[in-house]
Amino acid sequence: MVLTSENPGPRPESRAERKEQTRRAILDAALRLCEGSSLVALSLRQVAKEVGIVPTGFYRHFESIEALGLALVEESFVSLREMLRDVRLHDPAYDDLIDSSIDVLIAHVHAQQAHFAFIAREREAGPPAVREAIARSIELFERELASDLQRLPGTDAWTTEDLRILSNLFVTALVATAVAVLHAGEEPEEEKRLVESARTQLRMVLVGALSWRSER
Amino acid sequence: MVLTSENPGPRPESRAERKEQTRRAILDAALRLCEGSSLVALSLRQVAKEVGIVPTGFYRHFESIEALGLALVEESFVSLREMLRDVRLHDPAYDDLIDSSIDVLIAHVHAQQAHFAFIAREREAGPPAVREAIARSIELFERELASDLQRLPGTDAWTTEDLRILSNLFVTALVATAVAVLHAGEEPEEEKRLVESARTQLRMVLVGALSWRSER
DNA sequence: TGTACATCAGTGAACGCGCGTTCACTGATGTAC
DNA sequence: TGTACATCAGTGAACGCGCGTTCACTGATGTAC
Repeated sequence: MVLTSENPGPRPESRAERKEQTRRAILDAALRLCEGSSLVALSLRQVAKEVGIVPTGFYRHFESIEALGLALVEESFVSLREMLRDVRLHDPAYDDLIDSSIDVLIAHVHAQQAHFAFIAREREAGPPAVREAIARSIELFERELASDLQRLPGTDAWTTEDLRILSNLFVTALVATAVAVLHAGEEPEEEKRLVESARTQLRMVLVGALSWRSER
Repeated sequence: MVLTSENPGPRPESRAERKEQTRRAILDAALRLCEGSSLVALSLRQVAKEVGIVPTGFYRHFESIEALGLALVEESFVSLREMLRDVRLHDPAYDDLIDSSIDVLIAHVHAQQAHFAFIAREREAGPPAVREAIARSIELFERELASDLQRLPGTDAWTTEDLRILSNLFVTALVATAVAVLHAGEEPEEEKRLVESARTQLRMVLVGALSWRSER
């Protein structure tokens, strides 16, 4: 964002647009820099240096690293909610509900690597306010999934609590898979193994949930 | 560990014993101080101050905070393996295998709060060497559980891979429960809800795994 | 048992460095007339 | 359209502070004789 006399550039954008670009650059730099450690170990000066502004320039955009973290939680869950919408759009035949859900998950993990890694890390290690924001958002996400599960054949008579319990298990298993895929990095055969494993696990859960519940 | 002329004390211990006490105090101080953030945000000086030694004294016991972290991983998994042994000792009738496993888990979570929280946090947010050590230990733990699962009636014909997949799902669900119990803190009715939820989830999984596998 | 020497857990001064935050500033962009 | 003024993203110096690490040290404990 720095423009010197040697680099005047055309700069057709408005002041507001350029401010937004810097803000975006700060968010991206923070995501990049705290991979491999955590937000709690990230300094304002590191971020400013990465973006190419002077440390005090940071304050024009965020009050603190923690506030920046809350913004990252916000946008991470926007992208997760888009994922849930994509799953619904597929509206698959009952049989390949699981397959298509996992496909959507994997595609999103690849497209939003940094966001997934950020949430997985900071939900346990982030500053308190960030942890709380993530906990709230995950709970919301589980509730949303629970109401989707209600539309499955066989769950009609379930209590809200049972739907929440099943939804929680799905989310737990899918988050674990997403994290494992992230760690697998550029190893396609390892990723294939993980996807196959997730498929098996979700089938076990679904079969078990439907038959176990109907026995009661 | 500091003894001044005002506090000479009896000190019947040997030099080696007192060194071990200081080492223990450093490990405990580190566990305490990095709750609420992470090892990557913990400084050697904070630890030394908490223990009551001068910063340079730290080096008599550990080469770095990372080395301290590896020692904490080590002892955390010793206590986890004890937990697995306790589950086996119960050697319960098939019916309450799940109940007794969850009871043992909850008891261990309460007894080893700091260790559980440490592992949950640092597996994603710790220094690279610490993350790798945790990943290896969890894999080992899953393998151990898989070989226990093999003794269940109904899993005789399973492949090693299927046992690993089931074991992985159990561990994932149990870790999630342990973390949730930690976050519940001193709210007994919330904890009860979590335990009930874990019970339901494990039953779903077990029922599903057995019937799903037999269909193939 | 007594003495002389070795070991080593913990000390304390010192270093250069990156940190968050303050403050007064600059100069391009935006706006009112 | 041109001018005078307001806004505000980014600057740069300065501050006191906690950081990891070095080094030479102290003095109680341990050991060899």
